[in-house]
Amino acid sequence: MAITIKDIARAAGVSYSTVSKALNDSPLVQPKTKEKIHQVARKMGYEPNFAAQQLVSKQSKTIGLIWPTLERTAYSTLVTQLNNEIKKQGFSMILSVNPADSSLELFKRCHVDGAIIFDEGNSVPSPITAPFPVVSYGAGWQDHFSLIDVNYQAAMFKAVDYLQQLGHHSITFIGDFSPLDSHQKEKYIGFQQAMNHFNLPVHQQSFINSAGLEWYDGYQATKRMLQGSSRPSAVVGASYDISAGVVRAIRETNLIIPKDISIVGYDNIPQMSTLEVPLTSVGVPVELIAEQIVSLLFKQLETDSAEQVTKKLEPVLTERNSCARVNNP
Amino acid sequence: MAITIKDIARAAGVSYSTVSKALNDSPLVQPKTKEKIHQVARKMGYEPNFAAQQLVSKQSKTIGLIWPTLERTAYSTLVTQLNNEIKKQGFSMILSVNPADSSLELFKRCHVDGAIIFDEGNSVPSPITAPFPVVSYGAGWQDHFSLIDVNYQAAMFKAVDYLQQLGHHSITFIGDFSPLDSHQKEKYIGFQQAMNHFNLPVHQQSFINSAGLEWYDGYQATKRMLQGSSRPSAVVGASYDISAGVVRAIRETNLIIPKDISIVGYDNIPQMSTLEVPLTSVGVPVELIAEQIVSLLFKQLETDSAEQVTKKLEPVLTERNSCARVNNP
DNA sequence: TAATATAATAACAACGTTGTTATTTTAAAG
DNA sequence: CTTTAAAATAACAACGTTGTTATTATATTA
Repeated sequence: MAITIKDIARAAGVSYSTVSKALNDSPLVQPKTKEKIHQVARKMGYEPNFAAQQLVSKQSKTIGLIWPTLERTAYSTLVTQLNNEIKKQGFSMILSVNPADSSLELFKRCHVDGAIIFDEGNSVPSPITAPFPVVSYGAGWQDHFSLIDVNYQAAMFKAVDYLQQLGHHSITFIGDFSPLDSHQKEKYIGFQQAMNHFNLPVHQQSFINSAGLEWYDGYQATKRMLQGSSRPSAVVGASYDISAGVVRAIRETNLIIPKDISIVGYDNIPQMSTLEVPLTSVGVPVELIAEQIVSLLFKQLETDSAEQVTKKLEPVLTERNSCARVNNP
Repeated sequence: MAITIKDIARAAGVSYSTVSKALNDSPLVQPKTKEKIHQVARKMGYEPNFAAQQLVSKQSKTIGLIWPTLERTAYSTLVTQLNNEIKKQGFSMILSVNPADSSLELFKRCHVDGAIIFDEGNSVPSPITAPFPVVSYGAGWQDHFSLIDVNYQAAMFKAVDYLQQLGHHSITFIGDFSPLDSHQKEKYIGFQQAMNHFNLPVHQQSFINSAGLEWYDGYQATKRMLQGSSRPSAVVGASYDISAGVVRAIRETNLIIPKDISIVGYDNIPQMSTLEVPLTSVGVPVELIAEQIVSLLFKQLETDSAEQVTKKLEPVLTERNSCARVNNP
């Protein structure tokens, strides 16, 4: 049986309510007694009973994270960041890999103070609610929860803008054209609009469908592109994995990045620097995403507002070593 | 404020203790009243307070999983399986991505009934304990917790045995030779012993160091191998990712699997079937690993024994479509 | 030295459950 | 109709905390 404050009270010769106050550093108890109680508690190896604290305080100091698509490894950095960010607030994070509805059920029972959802939500038809604030990342739950989103179109605009400033005219977009993926679609549209805006030539070969998000998909798409008649001077990769494939395919063809061809990737994650060629990329830095998600969640937690906020984050371009100025005019 | 059994009692015109019994399907309450109480509870949207239940029952019906190395994606299938297996027992799983010691701290506060650790544990010097049973997967915590391990040597033996039965003599092992990775080392040794056992020729080129666990590592290692003078008739890949790289490198060289070259991969995970070529592989099926971890944990939970058990699982070979009989004698 | 203010501690209710014990209601038997 | 047994329900303590209120000990003032 675990040690309780009553055990400590008995051992220290005081009442258990005094022990409670002492351990919570209340000013209502004499420094001397406080010190003694702390000592006894430490010696007896006291661990507060979380269930009891929760029952009376109605707070668990825990945030639940719902991540049913474990396989999407792109999120793993974000998860780690979120964990840190939540820890900073003195809270703990627990993770559930179940679908949103049953995860929320679990979290209700665990009495988390708030939750974060990664799930795209396309699979759940019935409206679900939670008795605590929920922030979702990515689209899908707009009707139910607050949302942190990314301005993908702006991201592609920045990529194209940057490349045209370096003198590039012939730019190819490599991404997954699956109609189900709204993020990919937005990137596609953003690229197209940017090309039009800068009066850059757009034709069939300006868009290459990787037909998948894994890096072998980007790899194969790039091989196909390089076998074609005309080679662009720059490529925009629509995700980290796809861009990694692009890099490998290009290097295997004995072309040099960025001398022969420039690349801008999407996703502003640290891994971009550890590719064979550190990749210049656009995207919202994960630290920022994590910080925004957590701060929105805690704001809702403090103000106790059930209001549903949507916030679109602006991407930034991070220069690394994969783009060069085009010399021939 | 959430609905409690007292609210239900008032609404149904009975005492709250009767409500408690009715909701727990106790035989001490009349079926008729039971039915009525259930109806009222449902209508009022009652959700039991977990903290209160926990406080009195001393059970949380929750298992904690510690997985600090989120980046190791090979575990993700296992995590999903564990989740299912735990759900089957009527328990829930929560996940922590913090290091083992602070995760256990969190789990103590959440009052989980048991925990599973993936962490290799090479980073934690101080002995740590937990007030609940803990099962670890992979090596490292032998001194503290029960362990589910895999007989990697037997796995390699089975791979070689299978290939030699098909008539292969020239077999190459591709894996990571990092001295830090005890699993990889065991596979290496197992392969070597098996080759000796069957009197198969072993030379320098029989072992190729991928110097990494990602599939590009296996890819490059294979390319190097294929550029060499003599080509083996079969390859053993030391992990899923490495084997995936092997497959891609071989196919790009316009060799046909398994006509020109046979492959056996390590890791018996479903993804093996979805590679370009469904890969014959050795390893303990993830479902079995998950089942073993969970059943060991629950056995300890039931018997309340702090005894530290170690169990080594025997791998099996699953035939798919990557191996062929060698015709020339 | 008694009256009063203040600091320190103790006592106790509450949180929402479960399990045990006490009471009431109902049915069966004489 | 009582008396007795059984079934159904109600009452209540307990779980380990926290916060509020009541009590005691100590210091201050007249």
